[in-house]
Amino acid sequence: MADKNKIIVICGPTASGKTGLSLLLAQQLNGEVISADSMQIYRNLDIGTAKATKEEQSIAPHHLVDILDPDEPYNVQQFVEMAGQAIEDICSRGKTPIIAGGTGLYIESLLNGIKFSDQPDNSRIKANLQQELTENGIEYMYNILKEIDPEYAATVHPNNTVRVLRAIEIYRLTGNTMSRQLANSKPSEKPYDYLIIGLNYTDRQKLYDNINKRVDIMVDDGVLSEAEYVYKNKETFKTCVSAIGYKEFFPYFEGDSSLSECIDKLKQASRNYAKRQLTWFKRMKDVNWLYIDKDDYKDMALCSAKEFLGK
RNA sequence: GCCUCUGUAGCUCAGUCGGUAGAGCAGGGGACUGAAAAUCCCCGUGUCGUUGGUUCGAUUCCGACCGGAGGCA
Repeated sequence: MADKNKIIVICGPTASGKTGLSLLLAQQLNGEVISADSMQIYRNLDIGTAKATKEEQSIAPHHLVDILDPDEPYNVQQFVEMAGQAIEDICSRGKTPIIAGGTGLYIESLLNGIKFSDQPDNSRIKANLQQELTENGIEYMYNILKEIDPEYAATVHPNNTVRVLRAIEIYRLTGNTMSRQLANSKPSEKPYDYLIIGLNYTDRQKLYDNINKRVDIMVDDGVLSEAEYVYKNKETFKTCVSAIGYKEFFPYFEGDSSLSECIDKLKQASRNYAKRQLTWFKRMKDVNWLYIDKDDYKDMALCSAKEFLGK
């Protein structure tokens, strides 16, 4: 059996320096960057998604950035597939794949080699579920789930509309229950040999300060025009309307809030998001945490990466 | 100077017809398999502005004082 491909993963909350580190490692280790980010995939959304700039991207090839228009859907399945192909491609050219991003679900699914089977069109079923929900309420929907998949229902909170509906959707779409899918989708062996570097601050407040500062910079750089672009197309930009950095300005465009109120809201949302990301990555096993306000983290990262690659 | 309102959790405010108090937000922790930057769960003791008085008992009633807002001069 052939050796697994080696990949380096950089994860961490927003504004923790993932982009900078990915560039350094790519430069030093003959690597190419693969973005594990659900929003940087979109063209024309640059400032709000904190994408690496064109100059930064010229330092090393970047994958899964700017490959979709904002009105195109994107999901984990596509990510796992495309990232898998990119890894193959990069490795076949003798280079090192560096996965950098903050979307926990994407990274974990990739590392575990989760298999998402092809799924027929679900828009009709989704719409029906939505209607059933508004007519009967979430408790009713949860009871449906309890009947078709009591095992999974026990792990989902009845208030979590998204999960309850999705589990019913899967059943109606494929005839398979969610618990069955969970059991079948995970291969016995992980597909890659990986090193995970997690970036964080020892002092939470410093993270938050940095986030606040970065939002101010985004505003100076003109997020507002990107936000307006998303706002005007919110009906068709299904995935990226939910991006942090745009929807917070909608009340301003509606005339319901002042600009500074929206900016504060954006900072708040970004801080809350960072905390959720940390919860996710803290749970992941095998993360080598580096503290950017304490460690000489760049050298340490480079060092462990070299060791991992056997260089 | 006088009058009225107001001072309760980090913030915005409820509330206690007198038995020491609770929401939202913030903050902390957690979950996470197809829109995940989404969605959801758990966590609330704080000199109830200070100080006297009435009372078995005051954050609650009364007085004074100190902040804040407004009105009349």
